[in-house]
Amino acid sequence: MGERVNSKADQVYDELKEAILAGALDPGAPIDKIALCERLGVSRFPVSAAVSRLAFESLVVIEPQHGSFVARISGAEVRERMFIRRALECEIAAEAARRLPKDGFLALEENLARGREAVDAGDRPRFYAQDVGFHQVLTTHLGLHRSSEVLDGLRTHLERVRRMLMLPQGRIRETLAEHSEIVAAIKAGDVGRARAAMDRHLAVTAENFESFARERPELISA
Amino acid sequence: MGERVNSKADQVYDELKEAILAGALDPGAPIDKIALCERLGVSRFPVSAAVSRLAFESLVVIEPQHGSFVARISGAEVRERMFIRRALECEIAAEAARRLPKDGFLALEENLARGREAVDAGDRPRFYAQDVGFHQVLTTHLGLHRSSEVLDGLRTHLERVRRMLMLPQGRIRETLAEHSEIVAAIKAGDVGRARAAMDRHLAVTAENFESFARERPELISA
DNA sequence: CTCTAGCGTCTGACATGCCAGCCTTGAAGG
DNA sequence: CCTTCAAGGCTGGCATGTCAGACGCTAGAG
Repeated sequence: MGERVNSKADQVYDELKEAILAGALDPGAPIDKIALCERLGVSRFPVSAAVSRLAFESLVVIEPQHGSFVARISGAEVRERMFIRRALECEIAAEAARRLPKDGFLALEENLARGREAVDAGDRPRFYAQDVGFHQVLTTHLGLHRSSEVLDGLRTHLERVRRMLMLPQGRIRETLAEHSEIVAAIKAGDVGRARAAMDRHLAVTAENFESFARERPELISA
Repeated sequence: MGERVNSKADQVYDELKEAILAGALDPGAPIDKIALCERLGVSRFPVSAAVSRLAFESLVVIEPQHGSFVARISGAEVRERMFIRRALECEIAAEAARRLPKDGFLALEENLARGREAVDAGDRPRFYAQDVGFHQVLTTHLGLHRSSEVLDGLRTHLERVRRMLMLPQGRIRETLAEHSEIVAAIKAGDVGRARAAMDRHLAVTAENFESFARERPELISA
């Protein structure tokens, strides 16, 4: 969204990242740099820089003197990223119960209201945007910028599976209810309850992935 | 340590990173790329790549068309990185209490023994290496590679302040005792106790930083 | 038919040259 | 003496050319 598009390397980076996240490039697919250069009208330099950065994020794998490839999706890694996210977000929820300022609380309620609108309209993409926003409200209003960075990095990877996941329609209503419970706990200043509510919320996400992995095991590598 | 030194960019990267961590380059100091090129006998390409990667890690700040500078140390960021580390390591300790395999447990006891040797010899650098190794044993034997990556990234930044910190001599014995308590809790398979023990251990680290920040506030920026 | 050796091609790594901004500095004008 | 503005010297961003290594295909030998 608010990414810098000043440099050409950034443009290529955004373009490639979106293509990988959206699944336009299959996991394991080779990345043809020169084709990218021609299609985007830039030289190999910004493309190399962009691919290098994506390799740093583990979204692509560079095999020296051989080729660059879209990273495969490993079930173990997905589980571990969820584990990390859970550990961190639970503590963030606890921290919010301790010291979330008023304007942050208002932003949460605003987010819940917008989420309810999306649910009533059955607008899943819009609800998902609100879902992401819900978690970002916490980090932003707590001033936890580095945590936000870490979570964004995790979300980038989890986003790849989420787009395959396509939650059943009913789930978004329950997700909203889980958000409401988290907000209620934060409002009450109940640290333990906030942490537990966030934990349950993310446990459901993890279960969704597991059931998906059982249904479509061919899409998940070791 | 076990870094790839195949490419020249990696060499420059390691060189610069160590210089920043060791404090050879002061926070805020400009990075003279051409001087680096001459000193290391390489062209600007690998240097730019290395600096770019360091900027991605927030160890340097690149101001386009102006210059590259060593990142300053922000107290708020140090606290937040400790917060993240605490959240993650506590859950790792809990996970270890649940399912750490036998060889991991043996590695922990081996680490404790080596740590005790270092303490008895009053060898702080060696004890610190064991300290780092203690936490790595957990992630390695639990197969938590991504968590290890996140923690390494955090440690990289915390390392900058740790080298200034220079723990008082007595503390390393207490640190060892904290490690022992964590191992005992893991051995007992007591999830809550393991998490609490790790939490106390990292709380002490955080307190050390706070007392240092009070003593030498001029070294820590906002 | 199979295995192996050799060559061609594609890839990433690197060197070099050029360009466009910013920051400084010095000179000119008030 | 202070202010202002323009030019030059920095910087990083980008384009292009070259090199070396890895894979794959093919041809030849067994």
